[in-house]
Amino acid sequence: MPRTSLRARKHPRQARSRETVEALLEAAAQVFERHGYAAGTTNRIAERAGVSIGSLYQYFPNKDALLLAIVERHVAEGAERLGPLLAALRDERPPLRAGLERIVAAMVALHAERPALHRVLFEEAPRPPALRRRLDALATAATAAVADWLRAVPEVRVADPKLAARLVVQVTESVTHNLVIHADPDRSPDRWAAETVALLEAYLGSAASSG
Amino acid sequence: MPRTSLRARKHPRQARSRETVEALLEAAAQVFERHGYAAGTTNRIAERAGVSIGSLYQYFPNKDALLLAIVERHVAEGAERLGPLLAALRDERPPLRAGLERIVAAMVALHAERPALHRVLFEEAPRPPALRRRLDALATAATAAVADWLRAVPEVRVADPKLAARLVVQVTESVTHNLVIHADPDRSPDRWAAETVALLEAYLGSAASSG
DNA sequence: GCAGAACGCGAGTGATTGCTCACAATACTC
DNA sequence: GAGTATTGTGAGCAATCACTCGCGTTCTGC
Repeated sequence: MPRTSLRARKHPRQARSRETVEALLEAAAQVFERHGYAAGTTNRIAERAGVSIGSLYQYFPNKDALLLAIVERHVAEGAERLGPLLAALRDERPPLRAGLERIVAAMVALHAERPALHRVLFEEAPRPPALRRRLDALATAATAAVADWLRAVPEVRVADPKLAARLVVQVTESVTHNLVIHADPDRSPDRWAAETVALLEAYLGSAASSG
Repeated sequence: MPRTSLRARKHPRQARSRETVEALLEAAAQVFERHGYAAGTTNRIAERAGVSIGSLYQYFPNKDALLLAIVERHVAEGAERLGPLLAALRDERPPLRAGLERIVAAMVALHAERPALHRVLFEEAPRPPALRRRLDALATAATAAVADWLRAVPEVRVADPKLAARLVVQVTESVTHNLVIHADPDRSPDRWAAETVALLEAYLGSAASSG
């Protein structure tokens, strides 16, 4: 651990350096994707970006900063993708099955983007507290939106919408996560998605929830 | 990556060396638990075990072998714990809710054992192919047992018991995993377990499964 | 066209890591 | 208690990694 903290080092002003930073971010994503976090060395990243190692350290104070930048971008993209869905749940109040289908589809799309990178980012790499807060906020927002929607849909009969919403988010997240990362050779992703919708629909439509 | 492969180096014959190996395994578990895989250095492990670094390398050819030994032991313990459950499902054919409660309880117990170690082993550390096969075999056995049970329980009305079994295993696994590792401050583990049972019960008891 | 800022370079540094090896201590065999 | 196999030791090696620094190149404003 040669360095303790710090966020950004130098701000790219010219177009040239903005391209360098861009190349570094993409290279870092690719290298982490291919080699994992620990084996994704800064020298390798610089090399892959076609940039000197010195230039890397002009814009990122250390390896973790590079990781953080990638995750932040990844999460921002996720939030951007999820935004319309959450808005639709709030404004359109779609019926149960239709809403679930959209949630699951959005989650699958989210995970299918760059599965290997996603795995490294969310399973293997260290997560600084700042990042943790960022992710928690996103998850909380999603859960709240789903809970509101559940409360407004008449078919839903669970006793505790907030808990149910957490379960919905959690289950879709982990099922699609595993679906994408350890693909099932026997059954198509669509089949899995459909069954997940069926599972959630059965649960939410039942009154079995222990109060 | 200073070494390529190899499994075991020397077999402990005297009681003395068996104790050394034991100490090394426990020390490795503790160190990986506390520092993660990458920062869990072999020197630190040897030190914690109260053993020279040379002795470590007499019984384990490299760092990964040490990891593998730990995981294998962890998985074996898991299989041992899961065995009675699977046998009970096969022989007693408990009714839906009772069976689900036992499955979820077993899974929670399995994860609660050493959560930090579990996380490092299953999320962070590299997984050699041999290990992957071992885990797949365990999951397959569990899924098959659950599927057989589902077929025999009259309340279950899903169209595809094997797919349903996979979902059951998958959902209980991931929910309990997250439950133990990222604990929910608002709700008790029991509450989560109960709700998971409710979710699975609603799903399995419904005919909503898309054929 | 020039001064200064921004940018880019990459050999090199210090620290750390996985791991070896020459040797010493202990346990069994007779 | 001699002889041998087993076990234990730890200084140190070779490799690697994150990161620095001195210097050359390109851009911008005037």
